[in-house]
Formats: sequence, structure tokens, C-alpha cells
Amino acid sequence: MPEEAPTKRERTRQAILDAAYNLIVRQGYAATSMRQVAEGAGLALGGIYNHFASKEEVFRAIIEDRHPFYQIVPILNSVEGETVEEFVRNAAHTMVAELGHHPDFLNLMLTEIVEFKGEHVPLLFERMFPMIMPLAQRITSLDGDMRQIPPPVLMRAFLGMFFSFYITEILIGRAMPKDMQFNALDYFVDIFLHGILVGRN
Amino acid sequence: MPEEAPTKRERTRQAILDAAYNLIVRQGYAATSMRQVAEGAGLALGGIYNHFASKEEVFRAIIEDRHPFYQIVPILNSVEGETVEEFVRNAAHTMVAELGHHPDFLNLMLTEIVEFKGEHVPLLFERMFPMIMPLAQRITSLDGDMRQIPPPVLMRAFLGMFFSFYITEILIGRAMPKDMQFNALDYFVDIFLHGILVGRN
DNA sequence: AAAATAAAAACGAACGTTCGTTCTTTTTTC
DNA sequence: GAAAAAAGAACGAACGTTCGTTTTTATTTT
Repeated sequence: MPEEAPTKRERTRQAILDAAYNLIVRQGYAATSMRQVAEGAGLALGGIYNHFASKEEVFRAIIEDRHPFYQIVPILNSVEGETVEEFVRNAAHTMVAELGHHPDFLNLMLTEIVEFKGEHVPLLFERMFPMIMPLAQRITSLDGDMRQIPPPVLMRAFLGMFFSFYITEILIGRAMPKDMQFNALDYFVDIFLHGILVGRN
Repeated sequence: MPEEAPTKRERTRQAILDAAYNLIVRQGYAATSMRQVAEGAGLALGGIYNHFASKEEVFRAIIEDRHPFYQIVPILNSVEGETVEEFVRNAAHTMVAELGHHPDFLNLMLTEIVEFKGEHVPLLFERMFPMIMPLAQRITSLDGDMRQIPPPVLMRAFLGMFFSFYITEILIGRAMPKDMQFNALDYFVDIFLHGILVGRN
């Protein structure tokens, strides 16, 4: 029923969000001015205020309906694998690749934490929790003996491990010796699956 | 020989850095004004420029000689343990506890990434590398069969895993169900040591 | 040890910009 | 033709920085 013709009003609103989004992920919130947003949206400065009450309102709208989280996490649900090992390996590669397709994600996330003290994180998490938990259920139902780990802890460890992999890959990738980069993702997967120790556990 | 009397000049310089540090970790760089810094340092606005050429110069000085990294990482060298397992367990707890004692660390790090695009990270890393690598050497010399993992990858996985634990603990600690918090650190340690799978690896 | 002198630091007003927001007018949209 | 949106000038406040002056500090000369 919807999806037909986005009204003019709606199109301008989206143009503003587009412009603001691109500026904010590049320079942060405080360093982005309403004049830049206006120019990016092809609008006069005052025109923005017909759509948003304030600068902060623009940012809130971005967090609420443009956060890349909402695109990245669902991707994990489409990951395949018969065994736990296979699944984890695929999921790790998929997630890191997907993060690579959304370089904005990191910037937006950090901007929110730094400039808004992470006040939107609970909202983000509330939305993401229902997306993430089915994944945990799926993993525990796959072939392969898994240690008894509470599913939330499992998911947190998975996301944390490979998210940190991605961040460090970006941040220090070029500053580091080559041997720290090569195939590092597969090492991470192995550690996550089997630990750093050899032998029974 | 030194350590005697910090000259007056040096004392004001430190006062400026103190004030700027506290403001920046709380509000970020762009949101911190030179007037706030001056007031915090008990100085007139113009006085700052007798010690620093610009606002950015103040930030650079903070990164270069006040970054909490330099306090946190060396702590790991004092961690004890006869076996790999023991050592890793102690190191994880020590690091998380130490991060807890430096809540500023996270803010400063993120501010640098967001507002300066991480341009100081290579410098940070260059300094930290010599501190970190001996640690990796130590681990590999302990009792306990370790899988063959390049030491840099090992360190990166360790730091990433427990750093991400700390971040998520802070960010979503209160927004999450209790069972995701309880003893989660020990689960992380177990996963790091033994992986999520049961059996030989 | 005291006084004189040169250098450095602190002051605080002021500069030119830029900021977020408001307001009135004109134009577009339905 | 009524209502909404765009325009753009204008507002006051805040920004980083500069500047001339005064005060403090450190050094040298009596």
C-alpha cells in the first residue's frame, strides 16, 4: 500500500537526513553545522527548521531510523552452516565483510558515544536484542559439542571478538607489522572455536 | 637530579593540560572551548597562548604525554602465573580492573578516533608495541600446550577480546538482562583459553 | 642582600568568524 | 485560494585567536 509516491515533504526530509548523515559520520556531530547540512540537502538554512525542530532532532532521527546496525545484524541471520564450526567461520567472515561495506557504522557509533555519552545505546540494544537472540538459538542447535555458555554471553563474545577484530584492522592496519594482519581473521575464528590451548578442555 | 622544583612555567602548563584533559574526556574536543580550559586552569583566556600555539596543540600534548594507555599496558607486565591458563586468567582480570580505574581512557580514545580520524593511533601503537611484545614472549614460555599462534595475533586477540568485554560492560551494562553480565568475564576467559567447542581441537 | 633590569607570563578587551535559531517574505504545493 | 515549504536576511551568543598593557618572575648589577 505505501511504497508508492513519497510525498515532497518526505523527500526533503530524507534529503536532510542524507546530508546530515554523511557529514556527521565524516566529521562528528559538533563539527557539523546546519549550514553544511542545508547546502548538502540543496536547501536554504532556514528551510531545515520546517522539518526538524533543532540540530539535535536531526541527529536523533538519524540514530533512530538510519543506524547501520539495523542493516548489519540481520545479515547474520542469513549465514549458513551445518556444524557449529562451519557456521561460526561463515558468520565471522560475513560480519567482517559487512562491516567493511558500512565504514560509516563505526564513525556513527563512536560519535554517538563520545558526543551523546551513549544515551541512544539502550534504544539500539533494545531493537537489536530480538534480532540477535534467534541467532544464538540457532547456533546451539547445530551439530557440534558446545561448552555450556549462556547464549547472551556467547553472542556478546562473538560480536565483541570480531567487532574488535574489525576495528583494530582499520585503526592500526597500516601501522602494524605485516605478520599481525595476515590471515588474522582465521586465527581469531580458531581461537573462538578452540581456544588458545591444545588438548581437552 | 631533576624531580626537584617544577618551574612556574611548567606548573601552569600542567594546569592547562589538567583542565583540558578533564574537559575533553567529558565533552569531546570540539565541544570544549578554550575559555573553559582557561577557567579550569585558573588562567585568563589569552594566557593559554603563552604555552600552547593553538587548541589543537593542547590536544596533541594530551595525547602524547597523558594518554592512559601508557599507564594501563605496563600493568600487564606485573601479572603473575605459572601456567598459561593461570596467567591469562589473571591478565584478563587485571586488565579489566585497570580499565575500570581509568574511565577516561575510553573517552579519550574515542574522541581521538572520531574527531581526529585516529591520526595519533600510529604513534600510540609505536610506543605500545615494545611494551606488549615481551608479554607475548612470556606467555609462550609458560607451562601449557599452546596452539601455534603468531605472538602478535595472540596479543591482538587478547586485547581485543577483553577490551571489547570492558566496553560492552560499560555501554550496555545497565541496558542488558542480568544473565548477560554475571560472571561474563570468566566465560570470556574460558572461551579465550578453550574455545566454545568441547573436545580435542 | 638589595636594587635594577630584562624576559616571560598573565591579563582582558577586542577581532573577525561561525554557530544555531528565528523571522518575515516569497514561492510552491495540493 | 488556503496551507505548507523555501528562502535568506538578521539575531545574539560563542568560538579561536590576537594584541597592547600590566604584572610577575628570573637574572644581573650594585
